[in-house]
Amino acid sequence: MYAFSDPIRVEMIRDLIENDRPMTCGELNRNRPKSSMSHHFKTLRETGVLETTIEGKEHLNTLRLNEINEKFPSLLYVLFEIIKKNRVLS
Amino acid sequence: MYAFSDPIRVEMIRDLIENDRPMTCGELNRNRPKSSMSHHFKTLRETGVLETTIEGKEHLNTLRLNEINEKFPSLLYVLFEIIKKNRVLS
DNA sequence: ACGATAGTTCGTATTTTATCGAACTATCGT
DNA sequence: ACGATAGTTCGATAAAATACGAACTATCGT
Repeated sequence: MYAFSDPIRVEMIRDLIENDRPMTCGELNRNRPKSSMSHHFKTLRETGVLETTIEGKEHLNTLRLNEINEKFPSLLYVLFEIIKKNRVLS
Repeated sequence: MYAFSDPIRVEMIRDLIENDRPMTCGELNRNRPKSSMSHHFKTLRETGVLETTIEGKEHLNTLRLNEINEKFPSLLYVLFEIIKKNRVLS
């Protein structure tokens, strides 16, 4: 839950849901220094929201849909519905 | 979302969902000083999660189900399902 | 009117998060 | 081998949230 309490992280998750594909850290960047973004990636990884695989010099980030759905059934579906309506989460 | 990121607040919300009735601040108390609890009540009110009506010398707290469902469709339902399974949220 | 009870508000201390520059690792293309 | 690119880690600082005692408001019962 705490992972979803920061506006930047929610935007990152939104991008991942909307694009529905693994995305690099650069793609998910939010006009902030790399070290700041990296902190959020770390948080999302540690809370089990993201999975990161290294592909050459890029890091591909994927939402861990199955794991999240197991822990929080349909939470992501709910978030997706909310996001579609362009509502602000945090 | 931020309202759900504190473990104490999640417990309070869980109690309200499980009991399904207005509850006083005293009933929702978590072995913490009144001033600490009052802070959490304020947060929950300001984020629109709770509604408080004064009934004599007690304050009755109610979950704003309709408003929450309007903003976050079925989020509470999802939370309820999670809570029923005794999973930890935060 | 008084004491007890239910909560809030205020001010401050503590803890937790976030921010970000600088130095670092690793990979790619040439 | 070298420079550029993609990210991470570290360390320090700033910002935000939590914690809580003390003083306060309001209501209740006697």
